Amino acid sequence: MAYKIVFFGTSDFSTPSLEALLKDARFEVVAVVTKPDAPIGRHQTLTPPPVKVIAQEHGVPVFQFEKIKTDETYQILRQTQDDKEVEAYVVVSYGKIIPQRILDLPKRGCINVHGSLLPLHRGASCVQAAIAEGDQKTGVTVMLMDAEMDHGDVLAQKEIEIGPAETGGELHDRLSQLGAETLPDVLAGYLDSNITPQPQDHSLATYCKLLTRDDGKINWTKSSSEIERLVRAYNPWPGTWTEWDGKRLKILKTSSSDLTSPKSPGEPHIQDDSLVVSCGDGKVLEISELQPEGKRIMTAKEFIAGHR
RNA sequence: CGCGGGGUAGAGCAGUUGGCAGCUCGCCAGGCCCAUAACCUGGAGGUCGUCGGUUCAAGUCCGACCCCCGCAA
Repeated sequence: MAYKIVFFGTSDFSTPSLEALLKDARFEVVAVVTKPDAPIGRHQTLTPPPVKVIAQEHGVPVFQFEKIKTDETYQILRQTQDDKEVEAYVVVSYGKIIPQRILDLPKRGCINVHGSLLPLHRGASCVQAAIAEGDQKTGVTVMLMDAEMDHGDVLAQKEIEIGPAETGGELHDRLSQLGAETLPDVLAGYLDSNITPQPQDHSLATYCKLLTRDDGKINWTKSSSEIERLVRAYNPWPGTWTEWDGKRLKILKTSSSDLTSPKSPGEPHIQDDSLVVSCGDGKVLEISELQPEGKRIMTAKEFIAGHR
């Protein structure tokens, strides 16, 4: 008899975990809860979350609640609980705070997959935070959810090394895969009562906030290594940028440079066939990939060819 | 009809009051050199996004449309 599961998730981080559960005979995903279709892109095309697409391909019922905290939402989920006797909720990058009375519905609680080694980097931008902070390693944590964000008892953790040139996007993809590989056995182990939840050491907790594009504006008074990490961490989301000539200049990739620059920090310029900026520590960062406002992404070489 | 930038050689860009289509990089050939992504000489490569209009003459002015991108969400 398969364990009945309701899956909460929305983003691309969620999809590998959902697929792992769907193809695992130990579980039966009886419903998927995801955010409503949202207008996306320049033309505001109404687009379903990727999780919804996968659920529909597998014929799993989908709920898309406008508001999760309403009585109506609660009643619908309680009805599902009464009908199906759901064992556990699995929450992976759902995108909304789930109120306690809903967390209390499933028989064995709610399991969350988080993209960091908790108690480090609690919050919404854990992948970016790990790179930006200069961590050597990160990983995924499978945990029981409680009232506080990313605060519950840990069921399992898996570590991976962060590559020296790895971007947030690359790490995001690796972690979502790692989460999907880890989740099924841990979930089964917990439901079979073979895993004992371990409390986190809350004194070591760090937090990261939800990022917006404005967070990607580079503060050039920081050190060159900090800025290099930020550029990597925030690629592709939310991206990093600076003002140049009154326009926005997105910075996709940087590398350290041996050059010295007479310009003050934050003034990009061409020097020795390189596009460089000096930083707060006096060192120089070479911009190797960029996107001027209104233009496509290009290499520094291409950019320089048209700007000498 | 949310605001804005753009489409010119393979890439990135310039192109003035309409008057021979240019620059940098790359590419090809040759030269120089112990050698080179360096340097020198030469060369190829264009339906100026599409369609229509104005004009003796349109990359340039007018109109419509297509496509790419930044902001916003």
